[in-house]
Amino acid sequence: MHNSIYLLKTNGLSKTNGRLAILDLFMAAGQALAHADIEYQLEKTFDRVTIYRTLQTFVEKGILHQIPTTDNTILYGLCKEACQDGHHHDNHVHFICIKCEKTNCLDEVTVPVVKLPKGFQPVHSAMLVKGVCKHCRS
Amino acid sequence: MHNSIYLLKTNGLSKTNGRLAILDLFMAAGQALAHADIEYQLEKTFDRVTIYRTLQTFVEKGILHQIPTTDNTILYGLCKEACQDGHHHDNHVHFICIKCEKTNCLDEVTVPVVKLPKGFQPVHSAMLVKGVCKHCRS
DNA sequence: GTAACTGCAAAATATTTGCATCCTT
DNA sequence: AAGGATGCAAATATTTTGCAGTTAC
Repeated sequence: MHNSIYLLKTNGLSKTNGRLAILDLFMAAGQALAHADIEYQLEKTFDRVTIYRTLQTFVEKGILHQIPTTDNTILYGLCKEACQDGHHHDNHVHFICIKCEKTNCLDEVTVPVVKLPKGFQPVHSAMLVKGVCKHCRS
Repeated sequence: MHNSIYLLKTNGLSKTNGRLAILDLFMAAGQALAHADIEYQLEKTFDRVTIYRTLQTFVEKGILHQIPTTDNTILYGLCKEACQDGHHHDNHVHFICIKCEKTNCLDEVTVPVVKLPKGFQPVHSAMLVKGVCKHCRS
């Protein structure tokens, strides 16, 4: 896994405290985070607007990918090395635990290809699985 | 397909103009709608708050199901007959057209079962496919 | 030094809640 | 008549935009 500074440099982004703090949060969390989570964890260290803009920049650069949700928030997950400039390789399954409420990227589980009705041409697929994660089964 | 009045009655909901109008919109649309779409199409006939409350009620009763998105809105799709009280049978694939921006329920395409890592116990799955729909291929 | 980034203020948007009134059964 | 549904007002929360000051390189 690349470190934060390397990630910023290779994406032509300047190294700022805000960006480093946000990247470090994601690396430490090991799970998907929403804007609100980040704002909460950074405790006013950075402006809310900066967080919005940073997340947007990271998505554009392919450092983060967006994970669909049904509760009008956007979740962000750290992309693996293969991602770059808009062309995301986030075709893995996302797992949402109904107990701890955490969302994890199951990097090793690829989204299966489904057969679509005649005329529908797929470009990208996403898959969400809800259930109980391995940490909550005890 | 059941009609609006029947749907309300079997779910123990009183028959009101607002609910009928919203249900009819969904039946006529044949695609997923967001709160904003509904508000726009009903042109101030009903209060925005009523629309919020109606959508929530319909989801609870299993008349509508929520479709995850990556743009902090919630899309709602009409459930098929099998749905009832919270226990949704919306395990079909959702298709989002990148040209016309419409989201359709592909009722005939079932979400495939994926093999999860040890310890993860699935309860429900959702799948989203982005691409070009059959109406936009000409 | 220059371009990029940030914070603040403010605007625009979206969502929730309480309450009085009206409608459905 | 009674309970549920609606509309309105207001409180909250969320997101976007502009601009001036600051920082990274």
